[in-house]
Amino acid sequence: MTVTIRDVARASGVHVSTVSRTFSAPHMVNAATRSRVLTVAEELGYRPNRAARALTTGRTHNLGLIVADIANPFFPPLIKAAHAAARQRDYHLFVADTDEEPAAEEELIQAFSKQVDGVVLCSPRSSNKVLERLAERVPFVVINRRLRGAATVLMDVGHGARLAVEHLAGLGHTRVALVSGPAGSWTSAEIRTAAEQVPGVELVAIGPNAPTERGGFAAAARVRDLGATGVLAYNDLVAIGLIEGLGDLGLSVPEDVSVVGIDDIVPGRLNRPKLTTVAMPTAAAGRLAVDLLIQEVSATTSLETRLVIRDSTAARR
Amino acid sequence: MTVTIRDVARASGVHVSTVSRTFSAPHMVNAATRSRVLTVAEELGYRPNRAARALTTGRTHNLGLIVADIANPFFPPLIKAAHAAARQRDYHLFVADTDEEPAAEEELIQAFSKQVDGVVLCSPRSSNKVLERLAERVPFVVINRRLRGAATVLMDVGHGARLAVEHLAGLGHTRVALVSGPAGSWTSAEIRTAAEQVPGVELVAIGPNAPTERGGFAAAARVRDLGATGVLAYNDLVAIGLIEGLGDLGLSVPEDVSVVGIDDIVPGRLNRPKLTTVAMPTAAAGRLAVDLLIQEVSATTSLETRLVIRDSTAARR
DNA sequence: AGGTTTAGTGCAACTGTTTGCAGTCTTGAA
DNA sequence: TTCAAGACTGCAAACAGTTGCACTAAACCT
Repeated sequence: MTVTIRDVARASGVHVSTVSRTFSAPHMVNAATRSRVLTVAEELGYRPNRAARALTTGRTHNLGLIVADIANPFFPPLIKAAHAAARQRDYHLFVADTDEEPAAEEELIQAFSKQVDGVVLCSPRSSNKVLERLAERVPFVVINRRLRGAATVLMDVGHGARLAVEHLAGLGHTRVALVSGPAGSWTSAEIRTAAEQVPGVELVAIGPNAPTERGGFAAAARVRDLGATGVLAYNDLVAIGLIEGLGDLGLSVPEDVSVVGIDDIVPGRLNRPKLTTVAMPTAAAGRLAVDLLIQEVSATTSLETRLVIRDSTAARR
Repeated sequence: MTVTIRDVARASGVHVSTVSRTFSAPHMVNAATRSRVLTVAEELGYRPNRAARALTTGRTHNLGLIVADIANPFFPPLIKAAHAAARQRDYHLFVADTDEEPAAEEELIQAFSKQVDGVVLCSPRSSNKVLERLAERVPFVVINRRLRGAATVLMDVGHGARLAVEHLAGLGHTRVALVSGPAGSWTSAEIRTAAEQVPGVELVAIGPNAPTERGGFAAAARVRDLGATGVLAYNDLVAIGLIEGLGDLGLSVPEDVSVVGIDDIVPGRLNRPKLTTVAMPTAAAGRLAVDLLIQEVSATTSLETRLVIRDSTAARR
């Protein structure tokens, strides 16, 4: 049925170990034999069985990637980049979705453990304790969370938030609202402390809010009541919802109020007005995470963010 | 290091085969032994090694999913649903991205072949010949393409297109433009033939166009020149681009022209105006595809589409 | 010429699990 | 009491590769 290393060995008159070596350690076999084996293998349509190989070597050449929600526009670019990086080094990528449930993380990592050489975890919700225990079973790298002992890649939201507020200040907005995210969010705190450091603007925080379009929509009234002319939103979805909410209240963006989002997801680029936003280097993060994993380096990296100025911000009238 | 079936056997005083059976054929082992083995396994943190299991059984409990572009908003909901369906039956999912290159499809399927029990292929671009050859190596199911011999799940775009044009007709639009997709696209042809069957509307096709926002943007001038007051776009991205293009020409949607998209991607739901569109059952397709794969049934299914009426269509003035 | 290195290959054990076959021990029936 | 039938369990051979070790032959030194 399926053609194995033994078939190739028989057909090319050498021992299986030689065939094995022509694939996994070509320099150890004579050039002539090697090419003979190779052509025979080609003819027979032989491909080494990775599972069998994994059994002896202990390396599967597979990686796992766990995110909270595949369908959240924030993740696909990250997944895509991770996949590309993996492919480039001949790794395959399992992708899994926790559906925002912390328990699923543990379950998935456990399930992956024997089947992958490592897993990249995006913004995990599990406790440090759980994660540290899990780290003993599988190597992993975490994205967007500080975790002692594990390789980490962070995106410097703080810096981006600062740039955003400075941008608003530069446009003459002295009273800016911070439409923050869910209570206890690490990112939300990060944004706030950075934003507060910009001189010359009076920052008022609104929240906690759901990190969704609805959350932003609901915050519109408060923004108006506060009389803010500039807004930094927790993320692009919130910003989009907010813009809609403001519209319903008769305020238009950017004429009456300037709003900047965070993330730079596709819908923000397509929306009208096109969203000014802090671009998160999601692709770079995905790529880097798998590179770290494959090379087994345990570093903690902080990726730069940048401000993308589009149509949702303008000078104060 | 890693705890194997032998460790569990030793620790619970039975032979490995008994341990094996308590996991893969529990009814064959005495209840008392079973529970003893189970608790020992639990204590030791044993999890069966799937790769090793695959070696003897020939079933990996892994599935592959190949799409053209993970970051295209059309796919994530499909991937998410496929993943959920797979998890539910204790399968893991490899996700791969061809980056729109047909050659990558073949390469990926080959690479997957020994490692999965089947693969689901979304709108493959490879030739029938290639696909038929590949089908001998791995079972697969195709989404959005007719392929003799392979299990297939289709989404009935034709019906959706028809509903869309009828909707426009009902709003009084008698001259509707069809902003079509790339040359040779199966979907594009499908849409056209269905749309043409609606009585009472004069249909003019514009195209071929790139299936992107830019493609739609570029088509705006022709739509205006043709004097169409209703438009059916190849997909939501095209629709969004078109709306923007029309705006630049001084035409607003839906006041001056009504436009309906196809797909129902997230950005369309968030955009202003919110897009009226033909919803493609991508989640259902993903779920169904993996179910078919796991149950090894070779059927061809056609999923219903429906029209979602939002704010980008209105009665003709 | 004799000894030593080196390149290339074969041998066989090993990876962790499944499974057909055979053996043991009960249990129930005749 | 004897036998057959079950119910469990053990044995050992797969599955498809990898790899340390041993071996042969040729090439290199002195």
